[in-house]
Amino acid sequence: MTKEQTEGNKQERVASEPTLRRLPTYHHYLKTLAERGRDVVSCTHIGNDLRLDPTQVRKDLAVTGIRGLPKVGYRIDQLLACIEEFLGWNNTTEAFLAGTGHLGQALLGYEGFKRYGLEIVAAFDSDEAKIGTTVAGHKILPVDKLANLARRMKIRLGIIAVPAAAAQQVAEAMAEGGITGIWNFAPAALSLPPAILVQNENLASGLAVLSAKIGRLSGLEIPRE
Amino acid sequence: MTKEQTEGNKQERVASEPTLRRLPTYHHYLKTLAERGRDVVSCTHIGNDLRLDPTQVRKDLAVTGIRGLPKVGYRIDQLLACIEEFLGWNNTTEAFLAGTGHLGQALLGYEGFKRYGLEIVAAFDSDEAKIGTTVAGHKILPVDKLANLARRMKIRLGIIAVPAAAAQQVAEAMAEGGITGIWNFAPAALSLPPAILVQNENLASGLAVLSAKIGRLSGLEIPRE
DNA sequence: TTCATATCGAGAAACATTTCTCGTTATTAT
DNA sequence: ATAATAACGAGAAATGTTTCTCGATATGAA
Repeated sequence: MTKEQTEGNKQERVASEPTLRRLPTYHHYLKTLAERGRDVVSCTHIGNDLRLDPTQVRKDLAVTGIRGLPKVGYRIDQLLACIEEFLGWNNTTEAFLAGTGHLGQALLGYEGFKRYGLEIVAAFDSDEAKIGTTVAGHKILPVDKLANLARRMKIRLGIIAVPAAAAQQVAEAMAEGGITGIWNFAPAALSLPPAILVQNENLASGLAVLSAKIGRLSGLEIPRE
Repeated sequence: MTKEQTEGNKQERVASEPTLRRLPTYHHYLKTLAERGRDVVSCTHIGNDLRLDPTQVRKDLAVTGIRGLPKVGYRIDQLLACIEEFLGWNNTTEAFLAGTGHLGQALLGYEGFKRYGLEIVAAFDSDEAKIGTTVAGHKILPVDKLANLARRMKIRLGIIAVPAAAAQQVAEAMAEGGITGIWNFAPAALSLPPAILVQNENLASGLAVLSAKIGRLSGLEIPRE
């Protein structure tokens, strides 16, 4: 029997980064459809609503292992389950958060993460005044405890929401604590061993894309003279 | 005389989206180099620090119109100026912010935007309790005033930081107010006239990419049996 | 002064992603 | 029961992005 024949065939499919980025968007969109009582949906339909090419939607969804029905589309509940399974949203990952400024608090308070299989289990700060206080149900701990605690709790994911100047130091503490993936919101290039994965989340990037697009439309016509 | 010959030759160069996303990263990196007193830098050097291919760095920087010196590299001050010029960070864009929850407050309080040529000139909320209060020096206004005020102040850019359920409504108010570009932090697909540019900033996307990469490393090996 | 070297710039090649095309299949209407 | 249609799936083509290659040039050493 070949492995493709098994019922729950979880082949190790690989998704490109653009596809990966779109999957959560599909998921959220499908959730709203489901809430409105819809049962099935086609790629054409999704593409219309999300301003995407239907074929691209089909290719994106295919990586999750879903199978659709010709003339009908996909069953929304199945599709949601496949995306969640594929993105690993079923098994929770525990994470540490460093930095409890505005952004850190926004992340701490974001309910959505639970759905995405992410749980922030401890928050750290270097500000004496903040240590010991509670934010969104999390007691804030001193950042110099981070490495030790991460190792003891076997934490794998770290989130950096500190000012740029402090980011490198915090990243090193995380690496020391055995953390293997860092979600970095500080606008700073972290220098770390190559084994540690870094996902940089830079607000300025999105802004740059938008500004460029707006600029191109709203006549940056260069005078010919 | 051909237009290429002019001294300040600002040709309308186009940058791909990946390039646009990297430019702010280079900018920040170069700033820190400049602060440390460095004068020049090569693509090789940048690539090493930022984990990027040197050729890619060269191609990225080329779109800004910078010219380097063989064997030396680029003058950092020139390079910073070129990136700022190219991204339009010299002429300030005024923006409206809708939603003053944690994320909205983080955005309001983010000093960095000034450097990126973005100024949030007014913040809006629908919560009666918040209206009239002041956050980071901004008085919070009722969201039903948004459209009118945007039109009167000729605002072009809107930032949405409201819950997903309210996003569509706010987006429509922005459209009504003549806003042509929307930076959307709500995890919701906005349905708007095609003339309005929408840049979706979805936290879950970055998380999905990171989770997938971590998952691929940390043995999702499928048992052969 | 001449040579070796590091780096730029531009075009070519390789690779990745998106879009197109076509054959197949389930539903609905005749 | 049959035909028309909407939509899937898979492979091909087109497009976009990254990486490679090579000639030119500025610096520093012999």
